[in-house]
Amino acid sequence: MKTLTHNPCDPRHNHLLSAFPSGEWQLWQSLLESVELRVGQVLFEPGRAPAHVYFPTSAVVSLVYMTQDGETAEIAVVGNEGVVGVSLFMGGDVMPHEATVQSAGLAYRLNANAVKNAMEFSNPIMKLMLNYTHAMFSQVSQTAVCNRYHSIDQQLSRRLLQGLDRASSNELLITQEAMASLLGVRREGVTAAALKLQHEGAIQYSRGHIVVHDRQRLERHACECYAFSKKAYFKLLPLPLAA
Amino acid sequence: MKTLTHNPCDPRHNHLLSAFPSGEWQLWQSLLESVELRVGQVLFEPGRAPAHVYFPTSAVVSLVYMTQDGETAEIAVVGNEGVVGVSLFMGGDVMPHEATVQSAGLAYRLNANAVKNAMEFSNPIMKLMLNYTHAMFSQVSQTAVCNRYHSIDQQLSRRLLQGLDRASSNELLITQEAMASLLGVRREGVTAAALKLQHEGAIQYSRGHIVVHDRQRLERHACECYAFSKKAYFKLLPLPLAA
DNA sequence: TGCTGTCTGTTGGCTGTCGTACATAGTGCA
DNA sequence: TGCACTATGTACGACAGCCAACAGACAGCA
Repeated sequence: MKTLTHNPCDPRHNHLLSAFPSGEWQLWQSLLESVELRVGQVLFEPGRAPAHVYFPTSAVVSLVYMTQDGETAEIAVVGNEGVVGVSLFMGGDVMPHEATVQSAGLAYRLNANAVKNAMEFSNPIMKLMLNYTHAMFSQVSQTAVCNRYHSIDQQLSRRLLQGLDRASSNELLITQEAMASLLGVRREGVTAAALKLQHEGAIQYSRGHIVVHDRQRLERHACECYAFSKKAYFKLLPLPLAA
Repeated sequence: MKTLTHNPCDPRHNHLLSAFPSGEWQLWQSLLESVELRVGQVLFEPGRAPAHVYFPTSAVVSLVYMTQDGETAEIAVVGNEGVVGVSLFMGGDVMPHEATVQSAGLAYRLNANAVKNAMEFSNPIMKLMLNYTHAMFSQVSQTAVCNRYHSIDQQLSRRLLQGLDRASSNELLITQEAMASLLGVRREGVTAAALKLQHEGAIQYSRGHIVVHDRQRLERHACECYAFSKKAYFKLLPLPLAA
C-alpha cells in the first residue's frame, strides 16, 4: 500500500489514489492524466455525462446545485481527500449539479470509459470508490440540514474550515461574493459574518484573500456539520487516509 | 423480467424487486422476509449498522436527520419505488440519519449479511441497487437546495405530492405536527400553509387525515424539486419501473 | 497619475419564519 | 354525558436574512 506523499505533483498526494493496492496501482497509473485546473473551470455540467473523473491533489472542486431561477448552493467540496464524478461509480452518469473548480491546482483524471472498465474488473477499487461515495452522501445530507438550521456565521466558519483542510497553507482565495453563492446567501450576509470573525481576530479578509489566524476560534463558531462530516469520512475510509 | 403487480402483498409490487432478472429472483425470493411496519417504527438509528435492508411494497419510510439539539429534517422518502438501507450497497454501514416508518404497511426485508453476499455474486443486482442509490443521492441534493430556497408553502406541497405518489389512495395520514418535523419547520407554519391550500380547495386537512382533491393545484404550488427528483428517478432506473 | 472595475462596508425598509402563549375543536374513553 | 387528550387555529413581538441602493477602498492599467 502506498503512503501519502507531501508533494502535490505526485498522484499519491490524493488520498484515494494513495490507498490503491499496488497491483491495481500499476494498472491505473498509466491511464491517469495530470491536468492543471483553473479557478472557475467547469468539470461537468448538470444533466450531461461527465467525460472524466478527477482526483485532485492540490485543486479544490465545488459541487454546486443551481435552481431554475439561477440561485446556487454548494452541496459538497472535494479536495485531495476525494474524487469528482462519483456518479460514474454508481453506474449512472448524469448528476443534477455541476462541478466547478474552486481553487486552482493539480488533479489527475481518468476517462469515463476507462473508469467503467476498471470498476468491472477490480473489486477493491470499486469498494474504495463506493466508500468515498458513501462519505459524500453523508456530507450532502449534512448540508441539507445545515441549510435548514444554521446561521450564516456558522456556515461561513464551517466552509472556511472545509477549505482550510484542503489547502496547503492558512490562506484561502475566495471573494465574499463567491462565498455567498456557495452558501446560497447574499453577499452582504457574508460581509457581516466575515467582519464579526475579523473583529475577533479569527481571520483577515481582504479582496479575496483570507488568512486564518485562529483556527480554533473558527471551530467554535462553526456548526456541528463540520466535525460530523469529517468524522464520517475518517470512519468510512481506511488508513492511511486518516493520516 | 417480472412485471409490476397491483397487489401490495406481492414482493414484486416493489419496483426494484420487480426489476430483478429471473435468475437472481429465484435466489433472493427465498431470503426475503415479509414484515408489517407500524407508524413510527425505527428501522435503523443513526450511527448504528442496519441489520436489514427493507423493500417497501405499501409502507412509506422517511430518512430523517437529527441535529445535536434534537431538531429534525427529512432528507428523503422511500416507498415501493425504492429500498431502505442503501448504505449497505456502498460497503459502509452506518449512516448519519435514521429511518422511520412514515406510513404503515408491508415491506420485504433481507438480512445485511445476505445482502453483502448477494452483492458480491450478482453484478446485475449490484448495478440496480447502485442506480437507485444514485437516484436517492439526487433526491438528497435536491432537499439541500429546497431547504435553502423554498417557502413552507412550496415544501408542503412538494412533500404531499411525494407522499401521494407512494400511497394507494388520495388520502394521506399525517398530522401537521409530524409534517412540521419532517420539513424542519414549526407546526404553526404548516398550519398556515395547509389552510391556504385548503381554502383553495386543493386539500382537506382534519386531525391527521389529508384528502387531496386537486393534485394539479398542488403541483402548481410545489417547487421544482418535486418534478426534478421524480425525473431523476425515472432517468436512472430502467423500465418497467417507470410504469 | 488618474481612470476603471472589482471588492468590501453600510444603511433602511421588508418579509418569512420563529418563539411563545393561548383558544377552539374534534376523539376516545369512563 | 362529561372529562382528558390531542390536533388545529390564532395572535403578537422578535429577528435573521432579503432587497435595493450607495459609498469607500484597493488593484490593475493606460
